[in-house]
Amino acid sequence: MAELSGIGRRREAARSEANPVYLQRRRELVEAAARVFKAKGLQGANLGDIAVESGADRASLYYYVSSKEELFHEVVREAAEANLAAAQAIRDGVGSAPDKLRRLIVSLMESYAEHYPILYVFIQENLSHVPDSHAEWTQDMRRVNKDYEQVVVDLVQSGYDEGTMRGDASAWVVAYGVMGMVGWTNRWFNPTDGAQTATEIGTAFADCLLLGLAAGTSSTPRCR
Amino acid sequence: MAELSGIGRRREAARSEANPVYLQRRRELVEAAARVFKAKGLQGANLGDIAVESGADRASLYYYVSSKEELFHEVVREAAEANLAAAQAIRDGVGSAPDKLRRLIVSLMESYAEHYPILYVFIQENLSHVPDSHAEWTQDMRRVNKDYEQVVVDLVQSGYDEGTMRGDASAWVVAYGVMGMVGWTNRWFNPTDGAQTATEIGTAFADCLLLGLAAGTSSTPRCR
DNA sequence: CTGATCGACAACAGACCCGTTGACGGGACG
DNA sequence: CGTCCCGTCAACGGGTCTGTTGTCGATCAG
Repeated sequence: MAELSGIGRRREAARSEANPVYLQRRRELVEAAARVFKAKGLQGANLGDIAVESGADRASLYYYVSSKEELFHEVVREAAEANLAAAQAIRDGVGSAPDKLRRLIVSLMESYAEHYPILYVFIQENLSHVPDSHAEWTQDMRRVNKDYEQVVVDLVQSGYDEGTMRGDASAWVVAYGVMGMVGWTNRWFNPTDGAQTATEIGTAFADCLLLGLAAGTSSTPRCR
Repeated sequence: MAELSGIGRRREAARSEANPVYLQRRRELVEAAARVFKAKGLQGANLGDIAVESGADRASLYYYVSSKEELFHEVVREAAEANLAAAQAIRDGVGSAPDKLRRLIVSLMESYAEHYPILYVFIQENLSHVPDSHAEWTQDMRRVNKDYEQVVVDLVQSGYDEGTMRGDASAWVVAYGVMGMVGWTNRWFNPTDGAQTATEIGTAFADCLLLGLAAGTSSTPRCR
């Protein structure tokens, strides 16, 4: 960490002067890496794969990034934090709890699609499996995860408190159920194949959760 | 594959004579491996970890199993197939669709707890990430996955057909939502910590899905 | 034309892990 | 006591991946 190797020095120099074409190329590499991480997972992907996907030589990658982890962190961090902020904005905004929960679900699905596959890379990589070697990043991301869970728990709890949501289950069991339903889409949803849009899926999930699947229990039937 | 090395021959011999203590030790190794796979994932776990967890020397493992993959396959296959069979039995049994769906969810959660962490190892390992190197096992497990999905889709569809379930969403979107809700528990549910039982969680999920979270839409309020 | 810098590539060293080997200790059995 | 055999262990060869090195065209400035 103290002394830099030759290529490391050149990388530092290029990065510090903020050359736009350098940053552009770097951006492309990050996006290629995101595709590979999505397809193979963090552990399964190696820099050779990413080099092929991006069309560069493996060694050339080191001119832009210092390691596979740096690539991964770059892929994930920005998306994860933006995602958390969006969720917190919905929680802290106006509306009833069920309404907020619906908006959260739909907007989350839409984010998945818009930034595909970056957010899915984050979800897919179970943080409890990553070794704590890079403590800072890992801690930050765990915090993001925890804060995100808190948003959903808060939403459900406020529904209970307001009387706009019912149920015997503790708020966090429900919250984890909601997150599971949405997060699980990383296994099957691909916004580019056009079968269903993210909005449709999010709406369907929100309907299930809020209105229920069982027929004959609702005073406001949903089928048109 | 054709010729066996020394240790391979001895392994074959020991296995063929069905020595109970040999099989018992082997069973212990498989269980230790399951814990390691749960904690680190298939790619993240190495035989050194499993050796430590089981208290044996790494090389000794090869007296019982021929490779990490064999261990993994052994951990997963039986549990996955039993799980599928249980789901199919519920689908093909008697009852209304919502009732069957509730039973499926609860029994699935209970299976997770009873065979913890083996079934979670299977869920956790996203089959789309495993290289197709071991084609037969991979294909079999993909088929199990697919059949399992089919069970849930069938259940939802039959609810639509019977008129006992309502909703605008296609059956498979709902089915994937249900599977996500339940499957996601692999990230947070640990039956040994005693905070919530599998049955409680399964019941809570079924209530959410069937009755809905939104208050004031039901003619049969659920809160006691 | 000359020299400097930038991006790319072939090749290497080190680390890690897998699967195997040959041999050792310690019971079972004659 | 001798000898077999089972489970274990230290050590090795081979493979893969990582991060680095030195170098080589291309481009641009003077």
